[in-house]
Amino acid sequence: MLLVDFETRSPVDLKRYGGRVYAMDPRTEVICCGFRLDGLHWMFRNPKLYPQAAGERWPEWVMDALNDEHIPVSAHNAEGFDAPVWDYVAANDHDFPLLADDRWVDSVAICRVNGLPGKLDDAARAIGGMARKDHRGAALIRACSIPPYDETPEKLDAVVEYCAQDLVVLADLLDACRPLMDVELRDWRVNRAINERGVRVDLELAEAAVRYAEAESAEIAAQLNQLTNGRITRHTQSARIRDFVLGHLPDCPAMVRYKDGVKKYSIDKSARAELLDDFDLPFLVREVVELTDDGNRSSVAKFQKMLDRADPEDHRVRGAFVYAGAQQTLRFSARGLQLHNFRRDCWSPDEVEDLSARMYLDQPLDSVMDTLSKLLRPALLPAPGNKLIIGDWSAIEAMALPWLANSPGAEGVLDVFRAGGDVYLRTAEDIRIDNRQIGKVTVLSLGYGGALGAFQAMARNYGVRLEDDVVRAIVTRWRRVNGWAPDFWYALERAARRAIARPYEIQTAGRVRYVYYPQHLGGSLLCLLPGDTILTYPQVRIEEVEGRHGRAITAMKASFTAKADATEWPRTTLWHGLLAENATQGFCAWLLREALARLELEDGPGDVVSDVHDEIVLEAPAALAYAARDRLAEVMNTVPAAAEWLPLKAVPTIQDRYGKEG
DNA sequence: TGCGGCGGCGCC
DNA sequence: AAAGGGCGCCGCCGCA
Repeated sequence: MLLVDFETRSPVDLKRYGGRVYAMDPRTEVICCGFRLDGLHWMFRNPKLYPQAAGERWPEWVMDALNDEHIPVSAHNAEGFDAPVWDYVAANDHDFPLLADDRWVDSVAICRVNGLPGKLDDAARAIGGMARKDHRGAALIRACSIPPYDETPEKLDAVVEYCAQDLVVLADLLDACRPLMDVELRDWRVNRAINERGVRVDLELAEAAVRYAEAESAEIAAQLNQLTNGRITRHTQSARIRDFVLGHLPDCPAMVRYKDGVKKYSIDKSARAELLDDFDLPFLVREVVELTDDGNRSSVAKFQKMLDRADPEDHRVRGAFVYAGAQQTLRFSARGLQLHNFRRDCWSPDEVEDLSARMYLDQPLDSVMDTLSKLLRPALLPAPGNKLIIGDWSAIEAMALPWLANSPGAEGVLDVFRAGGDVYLRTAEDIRIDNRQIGKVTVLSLGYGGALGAFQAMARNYGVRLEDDVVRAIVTRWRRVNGWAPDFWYALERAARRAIARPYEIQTAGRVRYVYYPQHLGGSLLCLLPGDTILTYPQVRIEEVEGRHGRAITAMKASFTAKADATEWPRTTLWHGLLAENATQGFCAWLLREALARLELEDGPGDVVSDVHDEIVLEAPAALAYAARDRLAEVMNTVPAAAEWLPLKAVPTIQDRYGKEG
């Protein structure tokens, strides 16, 4: 692979606007670009900044590599940074040769499928000796890349050195990783195509929402300020609000939280709900808590993000999806505009037209922040003349878990799905509680080894309140009726332990397999799932863990960041519930990738514009909307060969805006 | 002023 | 048979 790394400068805020907007801005310039291949190294330097580089010829090995279509070109965050910089800046300003899109491979994707952190520094720290972070590097880049530019020759030479050093680090990192499998490269490209297409946002609505939110936020701040004599000046000051409430209600039980065995106080959503439920709550406290609650409902930042990230020409936000962003499951994650966590409860398209009309006329709104946050989803919409087609798989994880367990008891659950039954209702019957909502919370919270705590946490989100004793009884009954689930959890953990004890030998639990490679990334446990998915747990060990009986399996926790003075990367315990969950979500993520690949690579009406774990959104011209809907249904209801007998079900619908129905 | 830690939010 | 976990982003706050 030819490794590439750009250093650039621009007045555009890269973090805020993203690499694509950054690269397309005419003020963005290349400082230098490093190339590396098999130990050979060369640095392109912008002659405007490095006069001595004027007229310098490109080495033959670089030109040969660039002209050889069989040699992939890799950069760390190629998709989000180096590829757009190459296309929009370097090709124009410095005659860099045009590179076909399919030449790029992003080394971030390679890190992530290897279970490593995405950031270059972090990945290197995690697998290396945890050398301390070099803050001078970051400071140097800041000095030279953000106006006013430092242009001293010493600094510019230091940038070149820094760039070259990064390529050495990247080369070492890639040597330690396994490369992408063909199917992973395919899926990375599919995701890149979806990112390039983007999803359209209602910019006019977003602008109005930001305007209303700012006014409301200021109003809430003024009231808080007055009520508390200046002790609280914004609804976001959670520490000050917490202390204010504690001042009136010492040791308030609703606010008590335990973290790592340490008692703490919180003023989070559920604490506020419990406080407001108390009829005797002092009036002043009630006022403050209500104002905080109102303010926190907003998702103003997301509307601002839409304004920041959308292309002003076609109003589309691009580059929002991160391939294998979740290292432990290889699910997609999101960046910039967080499309994966928009509030579900939202207005219908008709209500949106009504509300937006009022907002454009500056008319007042009821419960402003709540109203605005319910406008978030519908702020995604198709281009004029198009429709959105939305499909989601119903209860896919509740189905995938028993399918992976592959036992007679688990088949019984799958038969409920096959018969078109409602697994939540069925579960409510099983635990002898006549309430579908409770059945749903049970299925969602207990499938991965969770018990009382997991149930109550989930119950809070669904407005279900039960006494602890009742929940304990539900847990016992559910586990007894669904004995296949505990059996599967413990089989997974036994298989993982066996695998670690016997390197290179594949161990099986249900449809899940584990194998341990002692030489790979400090000893890696691989989880092999149906359909060629490989989950990697690097630096796996069996060791004593605080607060736990016996020795447990532990591994690197890629999604955490090590503290500055840490001597080892943070770790996680691979207990049976986590193994079950990772396998299930990893398997479901594969089903999604297969569907996306079909939709993207096969001919047919409708283009993918968004996906959220169990949901796919297409955009299609109105005249083709029905055909696109049928196509989406066909793709989502056709099970890949490696998942035979899995009763997947989706009923896509046609919408004028993004919404909760799907 | 920039950072890192932490609390908080929301979804699957 | 104890234990929800998977994400990303925002804002505050203390520190350097």
